[in-house]
Amino acid sequence: MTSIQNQTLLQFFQSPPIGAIFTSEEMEALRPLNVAAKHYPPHTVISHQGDVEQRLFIINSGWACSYRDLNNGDRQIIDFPLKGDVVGVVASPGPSTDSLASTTELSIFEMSRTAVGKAFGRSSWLAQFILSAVARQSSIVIEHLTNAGRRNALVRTAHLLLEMDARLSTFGESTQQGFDCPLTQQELADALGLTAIHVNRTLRDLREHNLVSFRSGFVEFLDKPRLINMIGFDKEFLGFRVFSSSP
Amino acid sequence: MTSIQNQTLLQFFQSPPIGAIFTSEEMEALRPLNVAAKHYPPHTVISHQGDVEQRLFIINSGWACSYRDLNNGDRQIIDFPLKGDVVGVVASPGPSTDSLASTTELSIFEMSRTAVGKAFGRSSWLAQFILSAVARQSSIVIEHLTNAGRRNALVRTAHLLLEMDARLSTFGESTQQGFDCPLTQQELADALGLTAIHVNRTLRDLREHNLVSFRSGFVEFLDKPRLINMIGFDKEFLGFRVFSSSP
DNA sequence: CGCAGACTTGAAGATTATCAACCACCGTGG
DNA sequence: CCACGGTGGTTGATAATCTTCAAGTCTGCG
Repeated sequence: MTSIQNQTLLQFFQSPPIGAIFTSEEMEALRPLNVAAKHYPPHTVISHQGDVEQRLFIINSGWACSYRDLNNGDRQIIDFPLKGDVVGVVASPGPSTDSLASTTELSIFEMSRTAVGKAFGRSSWLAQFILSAVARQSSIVIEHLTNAGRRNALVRTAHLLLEMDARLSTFGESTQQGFDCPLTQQELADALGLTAIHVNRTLRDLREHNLVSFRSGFVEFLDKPRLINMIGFDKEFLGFRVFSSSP
Repeated sequence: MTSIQNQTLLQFFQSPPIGAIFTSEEMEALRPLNVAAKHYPPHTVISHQGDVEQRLFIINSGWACSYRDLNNGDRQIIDFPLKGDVVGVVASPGPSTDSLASTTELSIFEMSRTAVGKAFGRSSWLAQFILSAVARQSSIVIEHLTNAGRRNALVRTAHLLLEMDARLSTFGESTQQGFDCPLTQQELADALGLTAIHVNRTLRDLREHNLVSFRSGFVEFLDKPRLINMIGFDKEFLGFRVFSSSP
């Protein structure tokens, strides 16, 4: 997509809208972690549950997918990490409990956990930065849990679409009308805890009520204010993004 | 319960089985965060969603409950934090998105986020320790999401009971037969994304199948190996606890 | 004793899953 | 160029799961 930009982590953190908010001291703290972006084709497994090797990922561009496979063949998609998202922080030594795969063509930065740990020693700002990022991801997962546990199919689906919209808009990847969405109905289903068939019917409902339309890879909001109001969407849980506000 | 022990955070981290695994250097890193335990009666709100003041909590004893209120009156319980669990790390400045309440009589350590941030500067070990703890909590929430999204009522309920058992056993709060559980069926329901009524029927099923029995505040495992095998429980997601293994 | 909160049960209804087709699109190879 | 296969999307009929409503029981405690 964006071809020759952001080949390294430092370049990524210098590019707008991120760059403007970091001091030169903070940029310096990031230097020891600097690494080149790695590219993956669509639908490639990057880190598999059970792996003991510990890596930290930051998405450069594209859509990723973190998920957990169940032993009956089902799977639960935890999140679709997007540009700027931090993934793969794992508790203590031990195998990671979920997998990471690319959904689209994906460009990401990969760091070893030990390198990150060492960098903490040189900059407590960095430690707080990472912690903050992890806490935000956690907040997103909590929202997904709330979705699966206490909202019906219609509200749940609309909620996820609005969430992706809000997250994409940070980097201008969503316009007034909507956004490009590379997900299949099956992937949506695995994220929402529904059947692909039921997702299909639910999307039709949303379309027929003139709220959102998801067809041929594009999510189009037909009446966003009404949709937001109707399902009670509050993007508070996404936080005031580190990337989009002062300290 | 345990009356005069662990009055301060440092005492908590020195007591077994935690104490044995920390070096004196690490204990020193914790010193600036030292604080006295605060006590709350059952069913008291400690931190409310929307609060801007940022605190970090570590459970000393008792059962807590972190949850999210929805605008239709429903609520989703995120987790029941137990002894040693770290709660309340919030992404970036901004109102917290979930609430914390006591379930039983509760004793906890409360630290301001800024104090923790400052302590990061003095010890990168502490930063990694907190990060590790947060990642573990995140892993637990991911398991709850998997539960709500892709498992039926029976498996889901059994899964939660086995999880609480595994977590309690770290501190010897669960025996071979089972553990004391202060939760109501409504609380279980709000955690599992079910109705209290359905939880009731599900518990009866589990009892009648001679798997687990939850009556009058005690969870009794009638055939734990069979239960674990039947629902495919794997406690991997709880990680090799920082408290219970060497680095 | 009587009340309040939690637990229990039955019957009926809503939501979501399953099964079984069928369609539409797209890249491939003959 | 067109037949072919594969993937993803769509629809209908039926079944399972879970919720709702309504009513009762049990228990601890003032």
